Amino acid sequence: IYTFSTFYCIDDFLEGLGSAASFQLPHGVLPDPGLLYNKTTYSGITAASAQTFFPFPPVASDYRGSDLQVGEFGQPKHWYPFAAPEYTGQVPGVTAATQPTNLSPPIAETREQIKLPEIKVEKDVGVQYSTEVKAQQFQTPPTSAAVAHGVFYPAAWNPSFWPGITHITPSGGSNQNPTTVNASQAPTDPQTENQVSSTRSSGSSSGGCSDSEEESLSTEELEQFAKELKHKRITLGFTQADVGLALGNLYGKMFSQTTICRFEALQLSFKNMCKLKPLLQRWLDEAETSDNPQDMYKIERVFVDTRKRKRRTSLEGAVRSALESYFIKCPKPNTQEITHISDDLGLERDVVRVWFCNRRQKGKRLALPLDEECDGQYYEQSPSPLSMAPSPIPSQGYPVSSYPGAPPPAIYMPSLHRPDVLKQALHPGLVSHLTG
DNA sequence: ATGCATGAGCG
DNA sequence: GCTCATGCATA
Repeated sequence: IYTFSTFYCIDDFLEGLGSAASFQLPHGVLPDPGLLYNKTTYSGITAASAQTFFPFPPVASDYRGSDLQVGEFGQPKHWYPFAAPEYTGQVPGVTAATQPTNLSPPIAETREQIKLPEIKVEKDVGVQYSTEVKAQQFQTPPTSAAVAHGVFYPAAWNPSFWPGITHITPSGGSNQNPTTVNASQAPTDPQTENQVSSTRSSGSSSGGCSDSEEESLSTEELEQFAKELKHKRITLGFTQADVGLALGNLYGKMFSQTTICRFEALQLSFKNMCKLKPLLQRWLDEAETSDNPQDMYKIERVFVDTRKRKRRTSLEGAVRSALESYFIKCPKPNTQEITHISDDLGLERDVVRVWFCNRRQKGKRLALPLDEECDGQYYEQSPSPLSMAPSPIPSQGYPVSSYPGAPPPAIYMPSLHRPDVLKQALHPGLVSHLTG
């Protein structure tokens, strides 16, 4: 099922090339939980069409150009220094150095309506990128004290994506008042502390969040901002990848399309959201006020990391279902249990282990659509699947509201966590009937 | 948009 | 070996 690639590229745009076969069967017995979650939806643009690629010459390792305080974003990450001129591999979809069409995102005429940016080319460029190096100047971010401007949000936004968020006004259609975005008016609940700890240095300015206005963000604020960001980004004609790269240019730490995507979709942990918000806020301010927003995209960089990376394992549907079943019964299998599962499913132990890690992580940040009979709380370490006693574990989740009538903390686990089911957690038979 | 993977930090 | 932040690779 899996193979190992020789190298991997670090950039988003060096993608889609592997073309090594990976098979994905339809989902089996149990639906992928992801399908159950509410997803943010907006119409009109497809993920693929929104991808953009730029000719980015390599960037120097001291990419951070200003003394701008961005919390821990200051330190160069070890994977950046690789300015490998050679990347191995396939570069089909990679964008050419000469991005033919609209390298500079079009500024939309109006902000009232999302104007689909001219679709940027992604795959039709057969050109190889060139490692042309351009002396790039970093723009020092103006200490913009911007405030959110009135915006209009797509109606399809679905707030219930967030655990514990129950108070949010269904953003659909109604006009929330975006003008108050930055004011943390709603003291909201004493957010499940420690989650925000690192980000908010109560009052002081030198926190991880730097100067910005973030200190204690409410979930509404984050949600609101995420919407605003997405809307404006699209309106301005930028892709998620653009934003991620721009952050690197402007503030020294770049992010992937994935991260921006997750931010917009509120799929990051609360703490993580709080951490990224100031940066994105600045970018947004910058993008909106700049006369030449494109300037933020004279980006550079094409690194290639020469380290090897295990090729992504593609689990087939039946196997996934089986794992899901195991997970339901025992979200946190111990070593022995992992071994058992891996044997049973014929997977590498590490694959299984990582799968569970990811599954748990996913579960923590995503929520079930609603209080889907969430009798079970969160899982906790179980010495044995039999002793698994569900109990809430605050962690990556969002602050749980405590107002009266608030639904239980969101969980994602399907309803099957009854102890009696656990007994067969490690029964090979279980899978056999799943896998046929 | 999301599944699997990596790596820092931690206990 | 876990959590958490993050991202490559791919659906």
